[in-house]
Amino acid sequence: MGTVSKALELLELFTQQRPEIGLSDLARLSGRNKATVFRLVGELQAHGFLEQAGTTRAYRLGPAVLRLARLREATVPMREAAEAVLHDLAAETGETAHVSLVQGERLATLAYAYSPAHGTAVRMEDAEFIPYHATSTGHAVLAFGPPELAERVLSAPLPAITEATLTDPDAIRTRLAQIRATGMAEVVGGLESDVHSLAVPLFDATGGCIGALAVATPTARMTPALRATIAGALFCNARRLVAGWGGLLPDRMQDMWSDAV
Amino acid sequence: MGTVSKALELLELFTQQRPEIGLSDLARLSGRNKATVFRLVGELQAHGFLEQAGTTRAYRLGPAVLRLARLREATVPMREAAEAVLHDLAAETGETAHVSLVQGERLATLAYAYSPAHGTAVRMEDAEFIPYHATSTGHAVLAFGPPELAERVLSAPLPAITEATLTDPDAIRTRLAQIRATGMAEVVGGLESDVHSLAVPLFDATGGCIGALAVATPTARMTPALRATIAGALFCNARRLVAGWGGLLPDRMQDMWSDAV
DNA sequence: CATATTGGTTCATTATTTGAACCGTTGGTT
DNA sequence: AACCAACGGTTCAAATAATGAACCAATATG
Repeated sequence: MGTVSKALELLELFTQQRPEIGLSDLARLSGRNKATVFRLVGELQAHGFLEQAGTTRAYRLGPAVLRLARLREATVPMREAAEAVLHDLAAETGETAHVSLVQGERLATLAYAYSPAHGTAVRMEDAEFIPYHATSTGHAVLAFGPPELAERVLSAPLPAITEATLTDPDAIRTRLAQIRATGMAEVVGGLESDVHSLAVPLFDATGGCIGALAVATPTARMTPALRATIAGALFCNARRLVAGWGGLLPDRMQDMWSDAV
Repeated sequence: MGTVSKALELLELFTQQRPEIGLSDLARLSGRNKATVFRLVGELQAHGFLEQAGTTRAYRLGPAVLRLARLREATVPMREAAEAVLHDLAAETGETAHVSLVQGERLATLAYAYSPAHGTAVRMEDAEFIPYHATSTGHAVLAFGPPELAERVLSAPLPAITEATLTDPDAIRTRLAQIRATGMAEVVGGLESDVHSLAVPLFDATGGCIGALAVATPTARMTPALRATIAGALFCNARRLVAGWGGLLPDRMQDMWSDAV
């Protein structure tokens, strides 16, 4: 593995629950030598990607990421477009909607929207990575992304996050085949036991799958009628979003998504 | 120089004017071997920091930076706080206000705000780096930041961006001494020939200078009265911003900023 | 149609990264 | 107050990864 990847992996250790990490923890979490980590964080810090939090000596993300994000969004306003679509999707379905994108080998949430329709809603964790095998989003991406990705993911250990999590690679492969046929993924309680989620794949300008659009519902609220509403809204809004991004919807999706109920 | 720095430097080559860069250009711009750059961008791409733009093979910033930026802003909402203060500062002065932060050896704009008071205003380039020697922001940081930083910057070549740019290190050193005495930096036409800018330093929780708050005015509009208004507004809002960030205003600043006109 | 440039690849040479051991400090416990 | 463990940070020989000139094939360009 290249040195750059090791440094970038350090950045991925920071989460909302763990926004500041000391040197030793950083070494433990990354499984690397303290001296190595020290040198890496030194370089990251020198470029503003990390900084030493105010008074303590722990590290946290630095302002450089803000600059890059603004630049990215100024030139490729994917997030902005996604937010508009998500707002509508949440309104149409009365449930929580979100978009997640493939980032290297991982899957990260780009944006989400809540609906004011109910007192309860599925809550999203901001800026977290999502496991491929336990979510409808992940299944949609595995089904329509490059087969190598699916194979790599399914050949790695698949932890059981809830009792309902699918952990058998072959069971998931069967599911993926179904998803390829229907154009939509569905997972009930795979990541959170009381969440029912539906997802459809999203595509870039080359027709490659780059992420998924999803709606998450409390299981208790799911009915056949709501499911049909969500499916229709997903198909419609995925079309909009892909078009808004300048993406190319593969022909097969055109067909599958046309007979929306 | 470490490999990580080389990779991070590649990210710094992307600007609003040049949002997509091909492999060969990337090699030329960074002054590195094409094979080296190829490997570096490969790693950056694998983690979502770069992506190959839609249909061409050129590279652009990837979605990973969005995730990190959200995380940073969720845990350290410096930008949000800065925007609130900038809004007021622009309103009070009728001019363009901005905050820039030190990022490693460079200085980058965090946020800015325009005033609707006039038909003309100094326009800010989004997410650009700022030269230390040609701006009031830069002078403020050099004056109150670590002396080593000032020495490193002043010992490097200082390009004349306009005719008014100070390029003599000793002339700038003299200026810095004045700024340390008055608590405010002033540069007329150093970066853009018709821009007059005033800046005050900003401090973190350890009392270290981490950036500057500035107001930029078209030279034609500057008067002694406006200058006094801006100075007062800068002192007041810098206090607010430093406090909002949980920073520690050094005693000497307390004194200098108290006799605001 | 010839030519130049592009993104990408190879591999022996070279320079950087690595990790165990080691500081001096800090913070908590007895 | 004495102790101890854990902290951030540093050192240096050994191990490993980075490097760059040359080389493809595939597009552009004149």
